[in-house]
Amino acid sequence: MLSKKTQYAFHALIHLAENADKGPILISEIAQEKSISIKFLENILLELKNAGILGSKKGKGGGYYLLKPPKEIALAKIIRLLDGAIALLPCVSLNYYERCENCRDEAVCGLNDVMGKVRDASLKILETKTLKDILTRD
Amino acid sequence: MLSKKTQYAFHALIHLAENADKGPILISEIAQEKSISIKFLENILLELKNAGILGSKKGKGGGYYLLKPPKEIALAKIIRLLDGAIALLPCVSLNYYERCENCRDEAVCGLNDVMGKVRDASLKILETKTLKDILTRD
DNA sequence: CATAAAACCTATAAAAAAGATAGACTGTTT
DNA sequence: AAACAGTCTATCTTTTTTATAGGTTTTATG
Repeated sequence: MLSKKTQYAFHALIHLAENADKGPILISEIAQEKSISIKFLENILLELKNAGILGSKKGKGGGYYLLKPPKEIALAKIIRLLDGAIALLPCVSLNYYERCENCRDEAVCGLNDVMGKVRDASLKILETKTLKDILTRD
Repeated sequence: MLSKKTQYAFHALIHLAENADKGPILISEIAQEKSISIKFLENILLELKNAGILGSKKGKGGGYYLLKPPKEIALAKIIRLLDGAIALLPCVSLNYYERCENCRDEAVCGLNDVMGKVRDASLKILETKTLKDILTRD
């Protein structure tokens, strides 16, 4: 299950994408629109900014905005940034790999094999689907 | 990411399947073999028993054993039992559905749509692959 | 230039979940 | 009767998640 943090990030990004024509958007506007605690959202947007996904402007008329078109922002990137690994086991994670503690030999562990397939199936979607694909359908 | 509980359960089930010919297996044997805290493992095996996956026998010569052949125990069942939802969002979970708090209308939410596809892709594997498929490869 | 607006930053707190342990109880075998 | 091994319930510790607080910096504008 994705954390609230990641879920909020998606909703915030959706709002930013759908209002990209209006210039920088206030944190407070997003918070209200999506029912998210404003202070919590602040941290999330900051992380997205530090990761190069969002830009911001301070002072009056300021706010946050997307640095790239929605179709260039893969969902996997957001999940990894805020939640970490997408794989179900550390020993099959591409980006957050950790050795398995409970099996003697990964090369021969059947769990490793199946969970790798699950990871691939999920990534096939999460790395090709982008912010553009999760915008509100008409 | 799967919890330790679920990971331990898989390793315990693997051990039980691979030693099914030896009659009931002691908790302590599994714990030692797989480097799992014995008391923690105790709780896990009990849950598996209460779910009808394992049988047990008390007293001397007792222990745990599989109630069904490994190929009839789907991985999804174990995950759901110990970890809950397999889906990435509550609003696309088949077994643990909860309404989405942050979107106005699920029918129109694009996130819902994509995460449903991820769920389907994962389930396609996790509901067809069984304990038999994760046994140690030769 | 003063003021207000709005993001930035760091720290902390509260709540929930995960992971682990303790000890007495029940049923079985010999 | 004694030893064995699972059963049950409760609690505890640690970690992670979620959320809040409050001061700092930057920018626009009158």
